[in-house]
Amino acid sequence: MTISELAKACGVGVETIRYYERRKLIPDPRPGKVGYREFGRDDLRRVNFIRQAQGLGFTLKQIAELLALRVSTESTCDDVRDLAEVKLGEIEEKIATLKSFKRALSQLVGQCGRTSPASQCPIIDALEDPQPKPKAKPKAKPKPKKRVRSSS
Amino acid sequence: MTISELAKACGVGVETIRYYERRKLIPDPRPGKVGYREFGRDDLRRVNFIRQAQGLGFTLKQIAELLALRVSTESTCDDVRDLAEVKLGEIEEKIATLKSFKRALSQLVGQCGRTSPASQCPIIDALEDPQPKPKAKPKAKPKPKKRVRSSS
DNA sequence: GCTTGCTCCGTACCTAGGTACGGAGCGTAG
DNA sequence: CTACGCTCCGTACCTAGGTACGGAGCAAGC
Repeated sequence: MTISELAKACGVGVETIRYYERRKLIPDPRPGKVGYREFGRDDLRRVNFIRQAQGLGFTLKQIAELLALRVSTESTCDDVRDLAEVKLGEIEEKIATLKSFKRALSQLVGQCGRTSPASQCPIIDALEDPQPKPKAKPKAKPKPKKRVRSSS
Repeated sequence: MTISELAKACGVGVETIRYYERRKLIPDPRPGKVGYREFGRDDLRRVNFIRQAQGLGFTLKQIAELLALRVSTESTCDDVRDLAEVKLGEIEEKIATLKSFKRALSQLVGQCGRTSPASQCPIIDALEDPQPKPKAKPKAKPKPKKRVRSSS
């Protein structure tokens, strides 16, 4: 399978595949038969996985982490399990939120035909207020510019 | 509630709120009490909704569509219902995919401790191959550059 | 053996979604 | 009334995730 065949099979552009290679989302040092690289079924599945995960709000960085999860040597097994459980938590949260959305939309569809009862935005109204998470960002990044005016 | 209070309450920057205003994700012509605009509880909920939806892979454009869904005059009610049902379909698809992810990860966690059975990537292995959707992109966009070399 | 269409890799460019200023006005404490 | 901190709006800049070339090499048909 050439790169363009893979791209077509996944419904993406050739350049996108190459981009994923650069980002190490696809196992890079692939043995080329002759001049060109040979892609296989695994790559197809991998790219499809990436596209799906992106559609669910995962970044490529997060996806790389997901892809890296595997049962390796016993020494790191605990780490893997821990990370996997974190990811499981994230996923369950996403599912829960999507279910709220779904409930809200179903309600809206059900209302159709009756005159609308006071509500301005049923989608939002059907959602419980989520606690906004304390925003645990320790600002460890190179962000020295902070727009303060005299900190005396 | 001033803009910075709203921003803090939602865990986003002031500039982000202003960006959402520009994108019409927040009802724009808000009556300012005096010089400054006054934001309310609705805006808080709205911004929280936007952030959640973004985390689930919806674009701001799609979110605007979701927010615009409401039971309006009877004449457009069918349209609203139709769109809502499309959105419901998308949401259910996302839920289904997330459940696959969850199944895969659970399996991985369960495998921890046993030696790994041949599989190279359990996350992907646990997923069924999705049919990649015929890519219904009619290319109606201004994309005249198509890198073809003589189509004869 | 030359043309045509692929491949390679490198670099430049583009869009979405913010993020950061700049310059001005408002408003409350001193 | 002046300082300081907010607000306003406009514009410039930034990152992630692609997308588009350019120049060169391989490969199959004529």
